[in-house]
Amino acid sequence: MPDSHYTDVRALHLFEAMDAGSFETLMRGSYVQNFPPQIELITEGEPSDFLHVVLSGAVDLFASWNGRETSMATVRPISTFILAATIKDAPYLMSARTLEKSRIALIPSQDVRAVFDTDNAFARAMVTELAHCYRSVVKAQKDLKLRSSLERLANYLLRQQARAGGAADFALNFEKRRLAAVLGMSPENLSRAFKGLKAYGVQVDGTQVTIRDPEDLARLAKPSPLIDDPTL
Amino acid sequence: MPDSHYTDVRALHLFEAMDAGSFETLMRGSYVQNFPPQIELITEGEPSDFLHVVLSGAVDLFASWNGRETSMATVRPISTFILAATIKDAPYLMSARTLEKSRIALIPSQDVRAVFDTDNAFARAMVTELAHCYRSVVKAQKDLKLRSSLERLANYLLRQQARAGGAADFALNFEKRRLAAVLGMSPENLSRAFKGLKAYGVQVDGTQVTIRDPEDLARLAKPSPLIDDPTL
DNA sequence: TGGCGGAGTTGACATGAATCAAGTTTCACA
DNA sequence: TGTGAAACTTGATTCATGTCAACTCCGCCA
Repeated sequence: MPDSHYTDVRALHLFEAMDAGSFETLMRGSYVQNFPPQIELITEGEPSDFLHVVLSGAVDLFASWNGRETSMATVRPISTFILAATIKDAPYLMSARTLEKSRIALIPSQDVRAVFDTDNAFARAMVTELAHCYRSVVKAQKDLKLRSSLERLANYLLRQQARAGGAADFALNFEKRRLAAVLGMSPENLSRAFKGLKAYGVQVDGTQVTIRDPEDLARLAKPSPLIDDPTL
Repeated sequence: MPDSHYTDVRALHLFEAMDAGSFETLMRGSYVQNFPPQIELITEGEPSDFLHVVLSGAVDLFASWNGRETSMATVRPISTFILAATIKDAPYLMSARTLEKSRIALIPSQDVRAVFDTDNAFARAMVTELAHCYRSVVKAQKDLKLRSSLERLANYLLRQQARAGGAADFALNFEKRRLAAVLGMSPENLSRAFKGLKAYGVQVDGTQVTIRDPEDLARLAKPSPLIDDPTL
């Protein structure tokens, strides 16, 4: 990994408090790579050789069984994934693929485990990171199990709007079939869901979305910080 | 907490490597309590005052939104729950209730955070525990999203059989309506699912289950270690 | 011992969402 | 600027599950 990337990675919460020597050890064996969209980065069941860090772009974590497949979570910068598998030295439970063009740091798992054993600050940062991952999955599961597809879309749009700075109109950052997968529904159903949201003042033109009356949409969406607040 | 409980708690992986003084600090403020079935221990949204440890019995983690409720995971001895909320000092994302008569240790969250800051062995143990919790939720989510209710029941029975030592017949440890909630289906549907499993050699008499031909049942259930192995 | 009540079952029906099969629009590229 | 492929939409149908209501079974105890 060229030195220019060191500072980017070092800025991540997971790495910022750790000892300089430990950090150097991790970086020596690691590298950063750019991936195009739709590349499968890891496959469930395989041993966890690398800790992955999404520096930019987005990664979809998904799982398969008996010929079926489902999206589990979306990882956005800047965070790690498969940290749990790495630290337990256990096989991946999920597969991962890039949703967009993404820049990803790969750090050998054995180095991570070695540094974890010696660097206390790193061990502590890892707790915070794992707790965050855990809570993200829980929130995603609540979104999925408690809401209908229409409600999931409504809340997704409100979250996107907030992320985009609160403007009445903003762009979807996925193509629609991808968004459907992320929201756990078929593309056909997403189409119908968008149509259903017209009644709540949502206009869609390609990837451009306009929310006429956020209050109205929120009455349907009923957003809850315990599901929708990414900082919690 | 009477001294007699100290050894039980100390035996847990999370607490076994930590400094004796730190352990003493945690135990001083904590207590063990027996709860009858169906008691709500914590409610989502509340601040995380205590780290809970299930010593015996079983606890259901569930979540609600907009009048709906869903079971998220079942916690069995010996493990903790809401560790992530405790360490982040963030509100609970899930509620918890006892499924059976349960013995639960309650450790003040602020003590846990204080000891976490000073005891390196404890911080490391916490990483393992959190990684385990994370992977448990992921497995539960896979079970739920990828399998039909019939398949979930079939796999549940095979897991129970393994837990009971592999004998052809064993007892369900829940009453059926409770089992239905755990498996994420209505009691009516569970009834139908059991009937559907007759064709695969499953006999049910009250809470007593007999699996005539595990091979046959496994052909339907298609158990996968990446979902069903509790040690992974 | 009769009858009350709760768990469990069963059948009829409603609903949400996936699937299938056409269409239609969009857009890159010749 | 035309054309083909891919993305998207739409309608019809199917499937899994939940819901509602009736009914059985069984134990308990007045």
